[in-house]
Amino acid sequence: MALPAGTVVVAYNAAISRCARAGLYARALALFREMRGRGLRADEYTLPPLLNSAAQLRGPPEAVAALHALLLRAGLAPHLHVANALVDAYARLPHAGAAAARAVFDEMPRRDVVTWTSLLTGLARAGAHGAAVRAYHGMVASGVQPDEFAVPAALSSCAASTALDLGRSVHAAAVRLGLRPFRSVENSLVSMYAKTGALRDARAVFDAMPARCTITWTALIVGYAQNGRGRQSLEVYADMVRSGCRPDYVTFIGLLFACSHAGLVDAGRAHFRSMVPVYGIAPGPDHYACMVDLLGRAGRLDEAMDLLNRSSTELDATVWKSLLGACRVHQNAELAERAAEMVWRLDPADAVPYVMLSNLYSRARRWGDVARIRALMKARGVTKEPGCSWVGVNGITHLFHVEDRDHPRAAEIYRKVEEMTERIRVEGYVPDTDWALQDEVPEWRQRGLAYHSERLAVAFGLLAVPAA
DNA sequence: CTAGGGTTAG
Repeated sequence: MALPAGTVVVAYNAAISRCARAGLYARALALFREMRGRGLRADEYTLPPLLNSAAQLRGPPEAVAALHALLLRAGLAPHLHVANALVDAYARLPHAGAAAARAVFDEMPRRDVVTWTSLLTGLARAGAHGAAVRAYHGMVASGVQPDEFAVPAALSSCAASTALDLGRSVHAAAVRLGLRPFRSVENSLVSMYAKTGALRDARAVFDAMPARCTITWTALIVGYAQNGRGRQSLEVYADMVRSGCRPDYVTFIGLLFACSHAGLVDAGRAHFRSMVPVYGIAPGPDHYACMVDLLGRAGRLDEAMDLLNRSSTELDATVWKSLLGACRVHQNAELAERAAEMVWRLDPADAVPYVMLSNLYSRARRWGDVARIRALMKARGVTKEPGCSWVGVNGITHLFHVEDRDHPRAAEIYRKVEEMTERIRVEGYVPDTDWALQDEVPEWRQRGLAYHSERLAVAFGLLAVPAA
């Protein structure tokens, strides 16, 4: 006796959904292939977990595009759940993902809070935090009410772009909408205030919370650390443990980062060593990178190398870049070359090792090596996009590159930089020209530092913001 | 049986 096809489809849908939820993405997609092999058609319940699996599998982007084509053929696009899952799936793909998500989003006749949140997080993932905040406002303008998912997503982008004023307005809206009691909203407020430097506000939200979770404590620990208050981070961590809240993988990243910035080598070592025996958390590459940074700043390169040699996890490029940074500071060319080699093995297109090595050799006045590294970089076709700095004044972001004269007030800005440079010179500042990149003529080197993008941004900030 | 979020150094 054969079961009705509809019953079998429901059974497949349930199985695919369970696999997707459990993170068994390949299994979910395999079930779909099996389903089609039996001549069964996917419906509006099949597609969302499938799209999710295809996106999270980190496989070829064509997998999502293929499902997109399939759902169009099957006439499933009008289902809001399906279209939302499609926007989210595209938004999770690296590179052109956010643009593809936007294209699907633009075509949708009806959008709800999930659609908008999917677009918003996709933009945030692509680093387009300004566009993400604009998407939040677009949602509000179109009459869709933000909820306890949309508000944290928006606040996260406010935090990432250090847009404190925008963050405050989202905070006010969240209160109006009655979303304050949600833990997710409170957590994102703590993080947003801490990241934008409003530590008192972060603490006020934190203190007013009736209950806190690991994310709450972690947000505050990271917040203090990022504002140069490493010791306060450690105090918060102690309170966290006392309160009975268990730290997780992310908490330890924040904690070790705090130790690193505060130069608390012993505390950092002790916390790192407590991870496995006390909390059963195996240190990942992220923790090793923090430890290398911590030990490297203290000049303990051998100990850092030792730690890496004894590590049991797979180390990634960030770990070796941390070591490279420490080698640059402490002028250890031999170890730096080995670390650079490791980075290249993991990511041949990464420009960081070239810049680091070039800096290191130029400080050591080893011009031959500087030239060799530069030539190597050129031969391998690796390019480094120039760094930039920005400053927000009255809601407008002013962006600067090295020796940038594009700004309408460039003349004034340069005069301000001269004035600043003169004032710090009087205070005893000596420019460290050895750090500048080396394919420039020596007399340019000092200028590259003098009109560094950060100096231009600071100078403009001083000009544009009236003294308090 | 279906879709989105909040904590992650350099």
